[in-house]
Amino acid sequence: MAHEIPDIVIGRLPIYLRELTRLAEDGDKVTASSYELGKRLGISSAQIRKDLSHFGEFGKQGTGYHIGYLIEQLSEILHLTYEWGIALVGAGYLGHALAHYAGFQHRGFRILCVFDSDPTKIGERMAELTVQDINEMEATIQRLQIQLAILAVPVNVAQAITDRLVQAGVKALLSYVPLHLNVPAGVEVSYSDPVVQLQRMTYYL
Amino acid sequence: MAHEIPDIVIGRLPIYLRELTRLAEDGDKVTASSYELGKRLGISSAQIRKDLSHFGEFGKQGTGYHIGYLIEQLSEILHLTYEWGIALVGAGYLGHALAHYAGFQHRGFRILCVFDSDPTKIGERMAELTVQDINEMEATIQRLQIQLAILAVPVNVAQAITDRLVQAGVKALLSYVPLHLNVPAGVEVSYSDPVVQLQRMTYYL
DNA sequence: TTAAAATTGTGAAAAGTTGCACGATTGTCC
DNA sequence: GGACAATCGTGCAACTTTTCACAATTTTAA
Repeated sequence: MAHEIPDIVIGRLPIYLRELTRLAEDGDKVTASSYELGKRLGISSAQIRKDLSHFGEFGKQGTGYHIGYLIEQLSEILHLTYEWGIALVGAGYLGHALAHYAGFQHRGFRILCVFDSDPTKIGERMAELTVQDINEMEATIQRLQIQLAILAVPVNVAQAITDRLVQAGVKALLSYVPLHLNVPAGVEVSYSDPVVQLQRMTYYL
Repeated sequence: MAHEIPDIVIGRLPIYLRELTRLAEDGDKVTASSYELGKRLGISSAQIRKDLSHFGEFGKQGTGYHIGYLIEQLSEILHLTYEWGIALVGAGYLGHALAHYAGFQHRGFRILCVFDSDPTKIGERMAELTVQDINEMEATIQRLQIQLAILAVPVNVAQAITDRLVQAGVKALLSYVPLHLNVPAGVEVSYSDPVVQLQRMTYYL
């Protein structure tokens, strides 16, 4: 456990956690084997066992993994033992979709504030939130000690807003803007661009 | 070129294409070196050269790559020489965001139809489209010869709708549903789950 | 109680991916 | 025209990731 754990392994843990949570909610089983989990996810059982073995010995021979216990362990590993607050930047259609997305609540996250620069949007109610002026962004992020932001703004302002977010203390950023963002070391960025995903698939068609 | 090209290479091509298009729009350069492209994307120049070399020799020593020419070549490789029609399933907040997303138009895609099962949504106008009854889904997809679908529906119906889409002839699916989908061989699936992306990052915080 | 079945964790082998470094070529500048 | 700088394409080495396969353990069943 002294060695660095590969990013690619970390990236699979949320998938395992998600499927285990589904299994727990179905409620008809207490344990699951690496084979079964793998079959449900299209991943080999050996890979699941090896991934988990980076963090400890969570399973039992002959039985598999206790679902509830593994959920707890993965939640701790991924630092999901308390709720993370998120700043959402951009109150367009995508901002609305994110603000209303129910899937954050039970998986460790909550959007705490929304910002936009458009005067016609500022003050608007969105789910349980009120759209704030983007000029208040830094102050609000610092007051609420927010470390996570979601970017749903136009391409041309994305890098400038990213710089401001990082300056304000944001340490991880989920961007829906179709563009590579430059951030200092120690800040995580994750991207989602539907067109990139579609273009990857059309190659095979 | 007789060998199979790795998926991971294909996955980077749309990123190269996206950045090249930005360079072309900026308009102040005709060529770009692998070093410059890499610097802008946080990728090594060697990797870019090696990736492109799977498909041919597009660059010129001393000069780099002609931006317009490389865009053309990548567009052909990724089968983006004509516009792909997309079926959107789900007319909730996310469906709205996707229907209004301007980014599809100039990058090879167009949403041609939207479906929902909610009677209060059917008939509603969404961008240039009218929400259709999900019962018309298969017929419409076959009539319009659609091969691509975007899934923005609740978790509990996702697999059943996927089965219907595949049955209707869809060959690639972009899913926003937080769940692994089972599809037959030959059908591509790409996932986008913001929570999975956030959880991957909280590990490092 | 013993045998058979299920299943883990892991070392070693195999497969896949990235980075290095260099010959070859092109363009630039005196 | 010749020297220098820029840059590609690529073979090979280094590194990373996945798969295999098996001893060890637990459960099931007779």
